[in-house]
Order: sequence, then structure tokens, then C-alpha cells
Amino acid sequence: MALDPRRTEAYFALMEAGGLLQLLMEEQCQRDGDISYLQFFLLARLAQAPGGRMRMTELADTVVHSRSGLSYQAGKLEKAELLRREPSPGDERSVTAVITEEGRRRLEQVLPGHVSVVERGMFDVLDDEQAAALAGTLGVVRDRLRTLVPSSAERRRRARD
Amino acid sequence: MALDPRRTEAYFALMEAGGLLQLLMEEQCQRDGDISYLQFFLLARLAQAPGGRMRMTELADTVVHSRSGLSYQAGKLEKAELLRREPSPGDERSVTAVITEEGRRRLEQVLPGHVSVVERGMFDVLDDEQAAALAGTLGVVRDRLRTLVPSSAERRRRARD
DNA sequence: TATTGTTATACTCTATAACTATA
DNA sequence: TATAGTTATAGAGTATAACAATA
Repeated sequence: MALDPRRTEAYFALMEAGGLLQLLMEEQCQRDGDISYLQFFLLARLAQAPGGRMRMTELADTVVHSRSGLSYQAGKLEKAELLRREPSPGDERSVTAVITEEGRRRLEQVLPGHVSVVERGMFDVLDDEQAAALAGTLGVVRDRLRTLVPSSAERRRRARD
Repeated sequence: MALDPRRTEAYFALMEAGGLLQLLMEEQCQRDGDISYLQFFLLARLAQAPGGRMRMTELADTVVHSRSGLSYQAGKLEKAELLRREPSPGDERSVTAVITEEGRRRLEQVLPGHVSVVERGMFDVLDDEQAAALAGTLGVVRDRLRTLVPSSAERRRRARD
């Protein structure tokens, strides 16, 4: 690979760490809350949004990158009564997803174990300075990567043309 | 979440950066080499092993974490003639996967675009010092996470009991 | 008995395109 | 015409358990 060895190392470490962490989280979410990691993320994202509500497209862009994929997941979460969907005020085409009380309870049920995996998997082996540097650097990389991945609306537009 | 905000930030940044990069790579591998990202990884892993060969279980542990999953992928790669399977010398139960010449060619075909995504997605926005620190810190985290995820053999043993 | 790898099965998830309704 | 969301369909990938062969 015509890439500086140090950079190759950083890239592979990022991908492997992300993958391993995802594996651990998948297990933890299933065990503690009977939901997938993706569903945990959707609930967590909704919970931190004002009023616990977000438009479907907006939500799709933060996690799934395909509208149909989100409809599928929202259907499952709605059946489990962890979220509900209602018409968006102001735009009759649009649908707003809202986390339910039970959704918040489920989230609370999963969070302690989740935090503990993060602590044991990442921060037990880093000091505060390293953790801060990691947050900063990864934040920059994430922001950069966001600009390179098209939104769900853009993807659809491109596919049509 | 009862986790230091800075740590939460680092954790989410890691997961999102990993996810976005995976999306970009999936596209790139498909476009440049008509293979999935996972298949690219399997070929890359084999290519860097001595003799381009590795036992199936060993290979499973580096990527897939399930033996049946690897058998499935190996079947697809073998049909595409990118790898072949042969009996392992010394243990008649065991199978060794070997990357073919065509497998190496395919890898070479994918690598330039791959490197370019890594460069544009990660290192255009980091200086050398940041890149080095990132490699170091993520390496530590990855090693830690490896100890927390059981091998495919361990998982099987546990499931049986 | 334990381990290696494969396979049959069943399931989850995903993307694409076609569809409805509203802007 | 363009956009929001859903859905039908079809395909890829996964895990589990049962299997055969070897240690």
C-alpha cells in the first residue's frame, strides 16, 4: 500500500477498534434491552433531540443512510411501542418520529451497561489527556467524513438521474 | 449518560467515523474491484501473511468472528478464483486458504482508490503529529478490545455448553 | 471427547424501484 | 415537478445447530 506505514496503522486501528466495539455493543444492547445497536442509536438520537422528536429524513441521515431502511426499523420500534410516528406540523408530506415514555425507559435500562463497556473497552487504558486528544482528532476526522458521504436525499436524487 | 462528556464525545466520534469510513470503502471496493469491503479485508489479510496462506479459523478470528460466515465468504471468493482452499499440512482436519495470483491482482486494482479514500477522508485534515498520536492511541484501544472479544473457537465452545 | 470446517435452515437487514400524497 | 415516506421484492449476509472427518 503506497501509504505511510503510520497512517496505515491509524486507519486499520480505527476500523478494527470500531468493529470490535460494535460487536461488544450489539451483544450488550441485545442482552440488556432486547434491541439492536442500531435501534439503540435511533432511540438515543431521538431522546437527545428537543421534545424527543425528529423528522424521518433527518433521522435517516444521522444513522441509516437509506430511507427504506429507516422505515423498516421505525416499524419495528413502533410495534414495540418504543417510538410513535405522527404527521409533521407544517408539512403534510412529512412524518415525525417521537420517542415514547417506554422508549426512554428502555434506553435507561441499556445505558449503564453501555457506559460500562465504553469504560472498560476504551478508557481504562487511556489517561485523560489521551482521551481528550482522541476526542479532538476523531471529531475532526468525523466532520471531514460527513462531508464526503452524501445524504439520503442526495443519494436518491442521484439514483433517479 | 453517566459518562464524562469528553469521553462520550470520543466514543461517538469513533463509532461514527468508523461507520462513515466503512460506507465509503464499501462503495470504493465495489466500484474498483467488484468485491465487498469484507472480501477486500480477507484478501488483504491473506496477502500480507507469509506465503499468502492462513488457516480458516485463524482467518475467521481476524475478521468475521463466525466460522460459518467465513466459509460462506471463502466460497464466494473461491468461485471468483481469488483464493483457493487446500488441506493444511500437519492437521488433516484443517483447511488453509491461499490467495491466488488473480486475487493479488484484484487487490492491486483496489488499493490505489482505497488509499486515496483514506488520505482524503482522514489525513488531509490531520498533521503528522496528530496522525502519529491517533495511531498510538487507537492501537492501545484496539489491543484492549481484542482481549474483550472471544475468539470464534471460544464462542463455539460457550454456545455448546 | 474435542476440534476443524461445512452446510441447511431460518432470520435480519438492505437497497432498489414503484407507489401515494403533498409542496 | 420535486420531495416525503412507505412498501414489495429480491438479494446478501449472519448465526445456530447438526454434520462428517480427524486429533
